[in-house]
Amino acid sequence: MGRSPCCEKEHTNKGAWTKEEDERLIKYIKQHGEGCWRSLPKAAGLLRCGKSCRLRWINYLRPDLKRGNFTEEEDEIIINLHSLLGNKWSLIAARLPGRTDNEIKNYWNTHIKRKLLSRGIDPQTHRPLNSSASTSVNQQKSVAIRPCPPTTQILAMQTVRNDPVMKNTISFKVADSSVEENSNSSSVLSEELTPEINLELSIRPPQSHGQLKLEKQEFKYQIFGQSVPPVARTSVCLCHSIRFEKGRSSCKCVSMTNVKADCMQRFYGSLTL
DNA sequence: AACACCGTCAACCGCAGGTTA
DNA sequence: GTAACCTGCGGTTGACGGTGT
Repeated sequence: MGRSPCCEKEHTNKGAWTKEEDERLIKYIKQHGEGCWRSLPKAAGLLRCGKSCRLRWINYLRPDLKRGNFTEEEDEIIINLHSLLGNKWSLIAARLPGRTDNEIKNYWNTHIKRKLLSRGIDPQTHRPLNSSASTSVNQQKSVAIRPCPPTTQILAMQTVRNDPVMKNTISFKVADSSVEENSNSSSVLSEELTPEINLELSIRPPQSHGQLKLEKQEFKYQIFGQSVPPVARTSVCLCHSIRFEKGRSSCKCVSMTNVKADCMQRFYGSLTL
């Protein structure tokens, strides 16, 4: 039954990391790569639990971390994403290369909250502090997230091939068809939800594979740039894979090439505040 | 100089969902 | 099928440094 305990807590160090511990961890990960946090401390000769090692690496030692103050542009991205996602720091961090969820969370609590309050905006609801109902049309457009309408459908599905960063990413644009019927002009739902940021869901194969190959059995999924575990193509359930559905049974998608609009619908619907 | 207060942020804790024996 | 473990996430804590009195 089960497995052996991950670490003996009574024999592990706690608190601030020493320079020697950092060096050991860096050296080990450079040699063996990330992952297998359970066995890492022992293998690296560290008296820490795997969880502590992972946190230290991800939040502080990783070489691709950006140091220094947040820019004004990053501030605005964080505010916009927070208005959409709430306290989903890992998703927000995925949109800010070199920043960690912990860093953004701290920055939000120490700086941005105050910044929004000074603008007269409630940092939790992103609505004006003095009135919950009398927001202007423009303000509402930028912050209010509505339930996904039942008329939502995939407007376009596109594979990016030229952009070195987004290479081999499949992007979906989702639209509310009722808007088209009523106003005679198609409206992209992501733009309706938040005009300032790109709210596209993307799916792409692992970076190491040069080309998108539909015959490959496993694909990695990304939402806002964050990877989710690879799943077999034959059993793809988009909502399940991106963790919006608990079970595969509720999904109607049968393969990656047959992603159904209702899954996209649920994805957008799940963003409702 | 000494103390109190405040802001910052690294690190810990507990939980949820997924995985494995 | 089930229990126990693993991983990642968000909330919270506490050490530390800066500033005001």
